Amino acid sequence: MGAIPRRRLPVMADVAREAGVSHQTVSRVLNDHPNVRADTRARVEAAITRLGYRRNLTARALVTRRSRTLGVISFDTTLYGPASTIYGIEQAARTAGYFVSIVSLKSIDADSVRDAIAYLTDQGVDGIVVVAPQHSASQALESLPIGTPAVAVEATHRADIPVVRIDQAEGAGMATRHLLDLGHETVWHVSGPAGWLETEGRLRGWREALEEAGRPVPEPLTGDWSPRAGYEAGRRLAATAGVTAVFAANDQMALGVLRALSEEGVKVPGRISVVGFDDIPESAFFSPPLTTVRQDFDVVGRHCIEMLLRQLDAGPGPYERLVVPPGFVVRSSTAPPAAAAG
Amino acid sequence: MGAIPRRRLPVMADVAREAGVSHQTVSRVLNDHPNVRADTRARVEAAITRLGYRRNLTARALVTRRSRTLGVISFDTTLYGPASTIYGIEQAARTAGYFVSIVSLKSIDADSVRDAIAYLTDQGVDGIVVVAPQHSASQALESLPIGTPAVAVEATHRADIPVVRIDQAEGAGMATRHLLDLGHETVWHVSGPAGWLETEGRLRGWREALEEAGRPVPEPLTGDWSPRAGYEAGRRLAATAGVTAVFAANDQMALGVLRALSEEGVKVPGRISVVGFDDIPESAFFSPPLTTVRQDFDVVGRHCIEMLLRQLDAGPGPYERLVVPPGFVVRSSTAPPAAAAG
DNA sequence: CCGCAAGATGTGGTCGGTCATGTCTCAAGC
DNA sequence: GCTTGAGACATGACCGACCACATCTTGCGG
Repeated sequence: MGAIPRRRLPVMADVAREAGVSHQTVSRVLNDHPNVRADTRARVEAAITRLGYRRNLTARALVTRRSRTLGVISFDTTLYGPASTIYGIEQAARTAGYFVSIVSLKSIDADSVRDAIAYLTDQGVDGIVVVAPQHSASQALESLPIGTPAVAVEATHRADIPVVRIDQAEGAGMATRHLLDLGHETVWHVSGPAGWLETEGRLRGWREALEEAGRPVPEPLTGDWSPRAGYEAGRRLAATAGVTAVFAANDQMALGVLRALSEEGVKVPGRISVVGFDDIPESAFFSPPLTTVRQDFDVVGRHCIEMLLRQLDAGPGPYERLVVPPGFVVRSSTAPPAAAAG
Repeated sequence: MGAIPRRRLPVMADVAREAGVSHQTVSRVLNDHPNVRADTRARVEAAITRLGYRRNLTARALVTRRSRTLGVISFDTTLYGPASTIYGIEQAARTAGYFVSIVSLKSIDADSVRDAIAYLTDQGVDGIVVVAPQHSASQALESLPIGTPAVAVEATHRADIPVVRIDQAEGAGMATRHLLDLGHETVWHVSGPAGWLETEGRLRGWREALEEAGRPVPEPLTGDWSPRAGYEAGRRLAATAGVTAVFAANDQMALGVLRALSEEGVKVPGRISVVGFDDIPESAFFSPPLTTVRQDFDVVGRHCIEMLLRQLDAGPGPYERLVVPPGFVVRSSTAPPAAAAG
């Protein structure tokens, strides 16, 4: 009643009987041990296909204490960045023969991350990738039992957990310098929300680029990554005198800025130049096509798995910190400032 | 050597010893069986927290033959639609106490889907959700062992697998009728790639709406969901005489169309009205903000899990086919045709 | 032709839970 | 007062793999 009626699947003992050997020999064939005679191996393999046998990974996991499953913790997987990172992680993991169990967090508090970690370790994952670039998440990594193989994307307070991150400050620097090089006096910034490491990295890169060039640093406008936030920032920028260049902390907010400027009749890049961050697939088709910083999320995902697997079969290694350089894509949303600008 | 050095975690026997009871009593407390005296229960619980015991889900899965893990197969999880659906699935599953193991397919062929199914069943998932709205994927479901609890998003050829889908034809009909109601003589269509069920549903809804109104049905332009494809279609539409209304099969392609029209100096919605499909977060901030069909991916995800869990604890029920109605969002990319239009 | 090592295979224990069943206690029912 | 039965707990088998070790073959040198 209620149970699934599928008849019992064949187990190793069935294969052994069918092939006229012991279950141990079947196991040896499965794990291709060298010490099995060729004809015995063939007989076992024949029995396996005849019975349609598949080994029970649960039983295997119980005794080997390896589940061949990796846990991934992420925040808002509907955003392009996290989704792409996870995609990269999943592909790399599967190629390496690992399963991926994903937890998407709704809220960013440390409790949620702690719960997610507990949830995944209960399930018996061999290692964990945490993609949650907020301070709170980074702090919550403290609760990860020492010795648990893990990799963090962006950052962590833990000295024993390797990190893969994109050089946010460098990306922001590229964006800012690009605008300064075009001749703009300074660059305004629409930042991400507080508490995000990416927000801080981009703020820092932007600020330092301005300071290095000896330019005034305007008060940044704070957004929340959404196009709406960019839109509101855009309206305020349009109403602010002297603004000729804007660096938005992501492409979605840049889109909102473009929209607001367009509504206000401000020409881009004629009167104001705009740069984004992420290079989402849409940004090449914005009006105008967006100049932006490119992040290679795929590479990040692959490196995560690589570092995690290395920990798994070599034990905890030296603390690694891999920094992936960003790229820069020049399109049509940036130009020298209009000579006649007021 | 190489093994993780974390010392042995406490097991049920340890708890039993600590609490002075048998392991069976510990098990009873864990599964809150009624027949345990209150003070015994308290003693066991105290021992559990004192030792920091967590039950080993692998061992549990081995004997119960339930892993409390659901498998999800999807294609291109970096797209907004699949990503959102998976997000909904993951949330609903976790709420129900299930883990989610995800496989993102690179290519859509039947072999990949077959492999993914084998991969997941090997892992011992309790059920599978297949989000792969292509004919080939739908066909590959044939290879799913009969009796395996499963749910398909969009469609399947199998009569024993329930389906959750969004009413694509209805959405396309809404878009088309909206444009006709505004006074357009007919509506052009930029479709998705061949082989996708969504492409076909949207084509059908568009065509039927036109035929019902007795309007001419122009040759549809075929895209691949990308903004670039929309852009190319947009250029051709701009060069075609008599085009006043375009229905793009998704928002990204609509963005490309808008971009192309803008480059050609064609006013939207002044000379050509444009409607999209999906309602991605960006579309409200396109230039102009896009009128589009809204899909509630969250709802789809939740229903999937609900139906899957029902199968799990009630056995295969009657074949279900849940159709989620689309919504329609009117923004600024549509207007009546210009009276003076040639 | 024997001995011995390496190769091929079998036996039983183990992982950490759950399930079926057994034993014991104690109060209700006749 | 003894049966009856249910509650409270313990015991041992079992899920299906892997692992250590035992045992049986085989091949080859002496």
